[in-house]
This record gives sequence, C-alpha cells and structure tokens, in this order.
Amino acid sequence: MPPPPLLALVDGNNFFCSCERVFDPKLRFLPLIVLSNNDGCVISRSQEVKDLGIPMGIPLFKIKDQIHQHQIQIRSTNFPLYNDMSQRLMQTLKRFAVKNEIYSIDESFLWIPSTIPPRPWALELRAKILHETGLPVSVGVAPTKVLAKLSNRLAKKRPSTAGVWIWENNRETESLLKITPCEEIWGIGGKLSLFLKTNGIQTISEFIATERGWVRQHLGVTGERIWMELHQVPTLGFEETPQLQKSILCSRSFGKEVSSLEELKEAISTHLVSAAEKLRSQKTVAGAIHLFLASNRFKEKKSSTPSTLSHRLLIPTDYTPALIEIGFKLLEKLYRPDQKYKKAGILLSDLQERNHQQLHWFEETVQEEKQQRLMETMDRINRHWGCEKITLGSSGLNKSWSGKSSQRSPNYTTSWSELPLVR
DNA sequence: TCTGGGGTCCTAGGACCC
DNA sequence: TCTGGGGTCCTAGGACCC
Repeated sequence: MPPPPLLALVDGNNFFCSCERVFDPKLRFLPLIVLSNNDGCVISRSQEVKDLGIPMGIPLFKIKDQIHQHQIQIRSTNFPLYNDMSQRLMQTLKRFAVKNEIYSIDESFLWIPSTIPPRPWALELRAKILHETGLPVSVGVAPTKVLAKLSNRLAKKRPSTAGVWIWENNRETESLLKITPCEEIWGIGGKLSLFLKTNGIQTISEFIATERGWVRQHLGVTGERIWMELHQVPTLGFEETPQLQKSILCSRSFGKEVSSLEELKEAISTHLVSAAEKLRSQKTVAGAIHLFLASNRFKEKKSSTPSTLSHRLLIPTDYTPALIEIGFKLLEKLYRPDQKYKKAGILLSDLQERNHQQLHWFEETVQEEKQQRLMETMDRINRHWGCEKITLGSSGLNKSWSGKSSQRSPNYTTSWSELPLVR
C-alpha cells in the first residue's frame, strides 16, 4: 500500500513585518512592530520583539517605555502592500503543488503526492519563496491539517529545523507532545484550553488520550474533529476552489469620539463604498445590510454591546447608491444625538452570485444596465489610479473622524507614484 | 490621552407550522 | 380540570482563526 498523502502548511514568518523589511532593508536587523488601524495595537512583531516578551495585540501606549528602551521601529498597517505581497507568495506556491488551498493572507495548504520525499521538497520550496519574494516562511508537513498546523508551529519555534518540520510518529514527537500545552492546537483557544485545564487536561498528549465520547460531549463536533485529526484521521476537507464568501464587513474605530450625524454618514458611506466595490470585484450581490454603532467600550462602566439594525433587500444588489440610501435610513433610526460614538460599521450578508439573480421587467433591466456601467467605470478608474480617486460625495473629503496612521510605509508595489527608486 | 479589523462555524432557543 | 409533539427555519451569541 502506498503511504498516505501528505499536507504541507506554508506560513509566512511575522508576515506584515517581513513585508515591510523587503522594501526597507534597514529594518532587517532592527526590532520592528506593525500597528493596527488608528495606530492602536501591535498586530505583527519581528522575532526580536517576540523575544522581548511583547505580546500580540497589546495596545501601543502600554509598551511606550520598551519601545524607547529597545529602539523598536514602528510601522502603521499598509494592507495594499501586504495583499500584493500575499499574491506574489501564492503565485510561487502554485508552481510547487498540484493542489493548494489558500487559507489566509499568509498561509496556504499544499497537497504533496506520496511519491515526493517531503523534506527536500519543503526545503526547496522555502528557498524558492525567499529568493522570489524576499519573504521567509515555515513549512509543516503531516497527514492532516491540524497536525500540519502543529508541525508548522514546531518548525517556527525551533531554529534548528531550518523552517521545516515533517511529522513523524517517533519518540521525539511523543516527548514533545507531553510538554506542549493544549492551546497550541489549532482550534483550541483561550476558553476551551481553560476548560480542558480545569478538567485535568493540560498537554496535547493528554488531550489525545482523552476518550472520544467525552470530547464530543463537551467540545461539540468541532472538538471531535480536532481530536480525530490529532489521531491522524482527516476530517477537514480540502477546498481547492474558494467558496463563495458569506459576508463582507467594513468597520473602523474613529480617531476621536463622534456625535454628529453628518460625520457618521460620511463614515457609513465610506464603508459602503468599499464593501460594494468588493461585492462587484467578486461578482456577487448582497441580500441584506446590517449597520452598527458602538461607543467607547473601554470607557463604559457597564459592558456595552454595539447597537445594530438590519434590512433585508427585496432585490439583492451591488449598486453603491442603493446601498447607501438604505444605510442612511438605518443610521437615522439608530442614531442618538446625545451619544458619543467610537466606531461605526456595516455588514453585507446573504451574498449570492450576480448571474444567478432572477430577471426583472424590461425597463428595470435597462436601468440596471446603466447603473452597472457606471459602477464598472468607477471601479476601473479606481483600480488604475489607486483607491478612492473617484468616490461618492457622501463619503466626505477630509474625513475628520478617521483614525491616525502616522508611520505608514509607501505603497511600493501598488501605486505608480510610490514605487521604490533605484539610484 | 492612547485599546484593530475581517472572517467562519456551531449551537441554543424562539417562532411557527401541522 | 385535562391542554402534544415533532420538525424546520431563523437569529443571536459564542468560540475560534489570522
């Protein structure tokens, strides 16, 4: 019998930091962090920063002293750059496997035919990516997705592995699982690992040894699947063609507290413009729109959940002005003049393919064609000249509510005016 | 003073129907 | 006085991920 097929999980190391380092070589040997929107939290850390013990997600103001003390370099997020680097990474990966499944901006599962010896293959893949994109990655190879994720973590944590870990059933693996805590398992987060701990299950090897029925009863089908995968039985499918996206969310915290309806309208309009653009780029229409407003959750005494209003569309659409019209109606209903808001957002749901829509009366179709052409033209101009070159007046021009982004790097790869210069 | 954004899946419970 | 039960659909909320 041939050996079972193997999966590789390829994952960018400190991805956003690595993207910044590709185009700014002086950052390569300095501790570096990338911040979230509004320069609020740390969302990517270079190895030097991880070694200092600075955790993921910590607010910037809490580490001011360490930043000063260790001369940590700071960048604001630059998603156009990271998305473009992601595409380059995925292009290279495509050439290495007959089947691959893109899992996130910096991760992909690859299917390895059983005839290929995995270690030389993974080492070559890693070297090729570094050469072609400048990005360092780690590779974990195993018979199931959960084990491939685990292998990838082991590769990342051990410099001696040269960034590649092949899963093997041996003494070394056994003793590693005896000291690795359950929260290292993909799918077991903070709440579940705490629950496991209170039930005397601390390590991965203890979780594997737990009875399947108990896992099913207390952790549901999701937990049972993870347990199976750890027993080398694949339960998570391989999605080669990306599934239709189910929802589109656009939201931002404001740079200040906002209480005027006009500013909120600008924000909602801005979010709907980009959400609708995304709808059209993937040839889908939205069947429902949800709007939410939130006050400062750190300031409130009682825990405040954002207030939401939803609207189901009779005819699903991707036409920006139609979505904005509904968005404004919802906003006016939800808005309280005495309230100070810190965040606003919209969610489009019930997405479906545009061609699958039912046909309407002739006049409506003519009208729709006009609208479609208008949107296509707008999208084309924005694609060519950079986002928001053309937008709707309702989105506002100076956007007084928007957050700060003081250390943003140039769009080295996606904007003609910001290309790096070689002298 | 300052605390991210964008997704998915699962489950419990209510509404409704027959 | 006694007052069913099963199925389905929908939604909100929780847990997770990057």
